[in-house]
Amino acid sequence: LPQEEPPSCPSGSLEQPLENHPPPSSKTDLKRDPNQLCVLCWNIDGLDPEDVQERWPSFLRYLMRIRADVVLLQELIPPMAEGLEKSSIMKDYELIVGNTSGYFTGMLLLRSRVKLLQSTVVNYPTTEMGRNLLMAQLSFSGHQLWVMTSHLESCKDGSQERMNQLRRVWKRMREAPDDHTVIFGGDTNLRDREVKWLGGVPEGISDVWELLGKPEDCRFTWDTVNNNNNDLPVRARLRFDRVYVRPAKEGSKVTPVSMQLVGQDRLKCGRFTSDHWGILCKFSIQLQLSTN
Amino acid sequence: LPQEEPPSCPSGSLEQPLENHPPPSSKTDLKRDPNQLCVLCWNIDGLDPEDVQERWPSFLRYLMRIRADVVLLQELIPPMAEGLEKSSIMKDYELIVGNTSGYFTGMLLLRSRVKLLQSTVVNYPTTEMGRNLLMAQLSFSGHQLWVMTSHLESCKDGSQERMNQLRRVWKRMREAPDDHTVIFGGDTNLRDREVKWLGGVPEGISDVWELLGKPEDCRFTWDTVNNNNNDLPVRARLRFDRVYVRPAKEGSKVTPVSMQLVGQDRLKCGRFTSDHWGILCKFSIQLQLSTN
DNA sequence: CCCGGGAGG
DNA sequence: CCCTCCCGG
Repeated sequence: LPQEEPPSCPSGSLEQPLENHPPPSSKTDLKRDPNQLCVLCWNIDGLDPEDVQERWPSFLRYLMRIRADVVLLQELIPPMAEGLEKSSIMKDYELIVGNTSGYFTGMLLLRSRVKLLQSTVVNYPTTEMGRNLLMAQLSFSGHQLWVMTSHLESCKDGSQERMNQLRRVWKRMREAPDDHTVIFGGDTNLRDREVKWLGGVPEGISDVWELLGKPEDCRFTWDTVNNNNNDLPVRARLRFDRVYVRPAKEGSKVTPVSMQLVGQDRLKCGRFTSDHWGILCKFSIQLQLSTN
Repeated sequence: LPQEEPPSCPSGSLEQPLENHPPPSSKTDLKRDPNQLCVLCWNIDGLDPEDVQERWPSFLRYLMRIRADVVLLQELIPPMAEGLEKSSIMKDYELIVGNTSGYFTGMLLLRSRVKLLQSTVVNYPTTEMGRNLLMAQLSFSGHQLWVMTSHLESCKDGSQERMNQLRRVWKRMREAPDDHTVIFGGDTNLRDREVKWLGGVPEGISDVWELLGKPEDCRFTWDTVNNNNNDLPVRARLRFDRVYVRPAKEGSKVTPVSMQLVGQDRLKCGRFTSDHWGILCKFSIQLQLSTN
């Protein structure tokens, strides 16, 4: 029996036990609020080969239950991309990936709600870990979106490179057309001091977790106090996974509505789906009345 | 017998063996070129307690022979500051220090040539190593100077903090009054990539070693190929110690004339005065004809 | 006071 | 994929 009440995008929260609740489907998609965009961002730790026989089906169940409009993934590996392509998920989702070998990012886009117009992969010129920025231009309920994901340079030693990559992400967000809402979600590996060193989040871009009042219950997305996947003998809690939004200057008005962590169901193996919690983030996107 | 012909400021280079050459003194100071400013910058490694009985007298001999107008020191420790205060050096020099405990920077100012008007210590707010910036406003042959020294955050891991400190140094140099020549010399611990990351040396400030055409013979001020003080089993050569100049915009015209390394005499103990070479830098400072 | 890697908490 | 220490090169 599930120990966790999984959130889902259609209903917001489930009132009934999982097994009695009709799962969301392509039929119910059409009834969903056209102005609520649901984004899931998750590093699913494809580099950890342990317990994949439990962790991977668990991940697919999360995807199906949550049924986000946009899923931003990090640390996919080729067998996972293939597994997604073969799974029933693909009846409803389109997959794009940032690479095809090693480990890489990807996006799942709910076909019934989101239309992919173009995608772009921008390599970081000085990454030593093969990292890049995956961007997709989407149409959603008449709104123009750019969504982006990345897995920024890892580890303490990657600090300088990571900051350079973050600068590039912010630059891309700022450069998007004025009529586009821009949402970035990814595993940033950021330490707070690094954002401080960069002079803070730039004007025009907001950290969604901060916008929502810095809720403690979704602060730490990588948390060895509560997540034993890495089997670390120490308590380390960091906010590695972050969502940034740059509102459109014309056309649409975006408002973050909620953020919650997912993946906190402990599996039978005693571990979790990933060493990162996923971030489920809901946005209200409304037609912006012209100020002209 | 000395293996090295020590440079000195009065004569520029000695033509005779050391023992036959009359040492510079307060009497000869008055005969020195009033428009040539001689600056010695040296991390004298007070943290290394080995062989101090040889290294310290050697350092004092260098000071006496060179007789620089301004000596910028890093890694002084309290016994050294006390030793200087008690030594005959103090008949001719004034000492100011950046701190009194731990290890710290200091300046020796040749009384007969340089007049100290004020000194300031600016702490780096986020240093984890107690580092600061020591600044002195001087009058020299009718020229107005600000001279500065610092020992920027050490080690590879101090990269970000070191860059922040360097930014502060450059800012202070840029902010000095237009009629002042500004000279910074210190142990910057810089890697070239860090200056590159900062966008290079800012407009209006020059790296004196670069101005002089990047002479190879004074590139590496910290050099385990030739200096065995640290007993490192590997070859590492870095340009940690740097001199920056910001010319006055009015009043005086400063031109770097020469740079050479000092401290390369091996002592009887088989080691050197410091694990850093010192930088002896000569500047020509001329009355600037007004452009008004 | 170099660098990288590995162990241990 | 935390951090610090230690070691060898």
